[in-house]
Amino acid sequence: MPRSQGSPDRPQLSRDRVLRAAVAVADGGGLGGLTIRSLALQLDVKPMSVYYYVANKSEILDGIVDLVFAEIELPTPGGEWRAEISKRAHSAREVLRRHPWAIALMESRTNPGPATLRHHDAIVGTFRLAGFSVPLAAHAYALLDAFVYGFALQETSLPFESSEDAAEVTGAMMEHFASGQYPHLTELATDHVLQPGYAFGDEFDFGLDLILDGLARSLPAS
Amino acid sequence: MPRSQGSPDRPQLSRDRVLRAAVAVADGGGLGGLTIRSLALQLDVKPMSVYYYVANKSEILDGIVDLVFAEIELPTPGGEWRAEISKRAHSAREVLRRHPWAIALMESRTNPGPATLRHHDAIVGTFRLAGFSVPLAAHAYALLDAFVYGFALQETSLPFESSEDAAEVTGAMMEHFASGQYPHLTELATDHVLQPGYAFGDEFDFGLDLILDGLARSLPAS
DNA sequence: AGTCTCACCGTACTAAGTACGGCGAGCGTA
DNA sequence: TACGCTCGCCGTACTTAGTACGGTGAGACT
Repeated sequence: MPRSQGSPDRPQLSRDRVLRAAVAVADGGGLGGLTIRSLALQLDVKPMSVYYYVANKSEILDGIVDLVFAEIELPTPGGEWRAEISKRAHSAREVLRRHPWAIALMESRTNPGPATLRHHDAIVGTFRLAGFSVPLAAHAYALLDAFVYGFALQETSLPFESSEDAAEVTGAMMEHFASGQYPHLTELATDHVLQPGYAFGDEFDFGLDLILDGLARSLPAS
Repeated sequence: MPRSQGSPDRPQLSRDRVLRAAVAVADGGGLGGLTIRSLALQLDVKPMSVYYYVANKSEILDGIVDLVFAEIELPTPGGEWRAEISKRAHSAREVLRRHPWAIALMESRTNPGPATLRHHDAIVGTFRLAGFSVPLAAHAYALLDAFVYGFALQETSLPFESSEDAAEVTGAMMEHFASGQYPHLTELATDHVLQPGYAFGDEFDFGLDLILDGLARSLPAS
């Protein structure tokens, strides 16, 4: 049998277990809640044990970003491009909603892992095989990802999801609105966002469709 | 004369001076370089003096986000909407390039200051006065800001700006490319991004125009 | 039996946020 | 002039977090 340390009924540590635990901690307590000590607690080991599998915290951050990318459904190059791109856009948005802390990380981390590279390759490939020229694929790719990440960014910075949640939160802002200094914002809030049935997430499809329409139009007629 | 403490030739501290110094420190050393101690050093006072003007570090972060928003040129509601929106989009991108750390902050901070609210009000107002319905203004606003923030996010996470810079950086990635695992990414890099004259920033206008075209089309004919 | 290595940990140093209580300078009042 | 108040700034010290450095016991190999 292998060396298999791992005290009573705790599986042996591994880089993978460390990273998965880090994702779990971040999901639960945000990036701020992810410390070496909280991570060790989650893994049921002592803090310094973590350093046997990763060099430092930065490596953990790089690692969990790549884990998140791996969760996003890839488009299939060669398939119907609109459907494929739309599928992965929705998947990306969903994943980023599950791991909101990941958005902020992508900003500072400039150390793409394999899943990240695979991801980008599939997207560019989907555009190219659909007849996009190289420059047009670059345009499309930049635009699409700007939208997806930007939307996710807005979504997590919004302190509410539905009109009911919104009602709660806007209480504090109401004094501002009442001052009459922000008439258009007030109108938007009271006549639209605070109406029953409003969900910010619904704005996603409007934007995505508009972008896909625009891209389709910029393709030379097939 | 006023109490005017402020030791030899150092102007008196103030909340405003604290926040402006914080922006300067963040510009120079990123968010990570902004500590109470580095801030105090910049202000030529001792760390605890800062706490006479702000309650805690979180308040500093909220404050500098609002300072950044204040730098963005506002659109003028009632003007030609395409020109106005385009102007502020370019201004926002430029400001976020000057203060890249601000993007990450907007994610975690949910405490809008006056400049932030004024900003949003002007944008919604510009759409409304141009004939956009309330729901359409909401769509347009969400889409546009997703694009602007998302683009800025990509731009700062890119470790290069021009094709020359790119050549430097991709050295480390070249081994990945050489493996043949990422053919489309390799094509994009070698045939386009690494060509002289390429600048990622140029993708901005393509995306912005596509979005504005789409929005114009969704407006009922005037 | 002796040695090696793996997996994990104890101790301790450093950086950073910040609670708490000074403390001098100048002003108000008498 | 004397007393005391408040303003603006600071010294000390506690806490949390990253992590360098050097163990240390358990099994494997010789």
